[in-house]
Amino acid sequence: MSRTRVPVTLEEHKMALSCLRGRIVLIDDYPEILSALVPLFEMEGYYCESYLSAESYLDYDAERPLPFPGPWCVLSDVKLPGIDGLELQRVLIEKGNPPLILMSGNSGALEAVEGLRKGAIDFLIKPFDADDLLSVISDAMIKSCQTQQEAREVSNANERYALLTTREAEIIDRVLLGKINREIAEELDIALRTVKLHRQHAFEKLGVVKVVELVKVISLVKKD
Amino acid sequence: MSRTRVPVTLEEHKMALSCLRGRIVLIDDYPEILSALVPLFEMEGYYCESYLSAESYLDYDAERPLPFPGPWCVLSDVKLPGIDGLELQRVLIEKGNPPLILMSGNSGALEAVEGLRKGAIDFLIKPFDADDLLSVISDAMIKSCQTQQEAREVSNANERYALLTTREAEIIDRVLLGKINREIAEELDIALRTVKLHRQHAFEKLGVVKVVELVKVISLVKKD
DNA sequence: TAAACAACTACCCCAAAGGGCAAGGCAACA
DNA sequence: TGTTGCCTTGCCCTTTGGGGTAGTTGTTTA
Repeated sequence: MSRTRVPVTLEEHKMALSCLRGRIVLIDDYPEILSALVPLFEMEGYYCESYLSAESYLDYDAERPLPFPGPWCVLSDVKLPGIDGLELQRVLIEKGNPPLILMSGNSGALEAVEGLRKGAIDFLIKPFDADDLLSVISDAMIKSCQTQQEAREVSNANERYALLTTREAEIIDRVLLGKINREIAEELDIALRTVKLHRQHAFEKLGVVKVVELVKVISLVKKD
Repeated sequence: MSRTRVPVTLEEHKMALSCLRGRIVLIDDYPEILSALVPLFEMEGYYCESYLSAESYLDYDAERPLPFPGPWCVLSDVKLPGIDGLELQRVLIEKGNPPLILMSGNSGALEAVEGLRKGAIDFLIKPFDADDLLSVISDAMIKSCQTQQEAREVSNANERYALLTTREAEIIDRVLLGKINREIAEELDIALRTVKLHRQHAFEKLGVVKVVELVKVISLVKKD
């Protein structure tokens, strides 16, 4: 094993650390809000991007090569010129559904209900407390981590499952129903040895050794 | 098997049918609301109780012998004299957390946010459409059925799990980690035969035959 | 004090799982 | 036409699971 030491600037190092803590996409059409919140978030160790409109964020996001790899969330005002917070929510749900925190100046109950019903983490009503905000952000980051972790596991399981041939899938489906090899052989009208072989291949492809592990992997596949 | 035919009145039969469709506990301090909604719900085949205050419902509920066995939900106004909708929500969460739908005349964004954050199914803003209301009610009943079904399964699994002796639980824990009997025997420094015996007893008590079934039962126990 | 229960063990049995080795049939593809 | 992948099988072997019978020890309870 060789460790290569890549030279980095202090700036790059700081940014890497911030990304580790989490990235906040902040959208508000009031410049004062941005200039008040960005330093707050950066002080807390987050990496924060700010936008004056949902469009400017979405445009920037569209031309980006890869999705952000660490925990992140979007904090957006509901009332925005052009695409508003609720429309933004619809777009975000399409593309990965990152944790979204909505905020609003005037108490718009209808917007709040719609936003929360569609899965927003929270709906903050201005003016709000900085500590409350940070606490909500923290929750969002935790949720983001969990979601990403789970997404990785699910896609891993799906990739492995996709490697199975039709016959192999047929056989492990029956294994999961608690059937024993002999029963499966009779059901499919094939030799016991054949069942064992498919089962063995399927286990190898799925990267499992025991039935318990099999159940866990397949439970990830069969639930999206 | 003998079927006994119990004589019932037409009224009782109708009520039984309504209970099957679902029970709605309606709370609003405006009598006009109650007299408008109760017939609507009954027309739809629900069994509907109405109250002018949260207290009167909670009092009535306290002296009742058994919780309602079928699907049900609570539909309550937020602004009530005495105990308001949000306080009622706190109480309900304590006692079984049935599906709760909140409604409000004035657009109180703060209440809406708090209610939804604490798990209310929906927050309706008056005036609302009858069809919307019925659709939400229907969702709530579905959720109630699912919750009750799951609660039954979980409590069943817990009862069975509670029957296990310490040793038996130790052994099935290790079985769930994918360990084989020989490994478990070495770990606990007991004879292989003893492991088999405990395993056998545990399987009998849990009502399972295969490892796959074991995983399902225990997943219900280990997640509350 | 006897009974019930939990935990433990040895000896012995059979069924099932797991897998190595060798090999045939069939379809797609280069 | 040869290669490759998938599905198939038989023979034979070891390990593991599951369990019957019979017995010991210690603790709790009626």
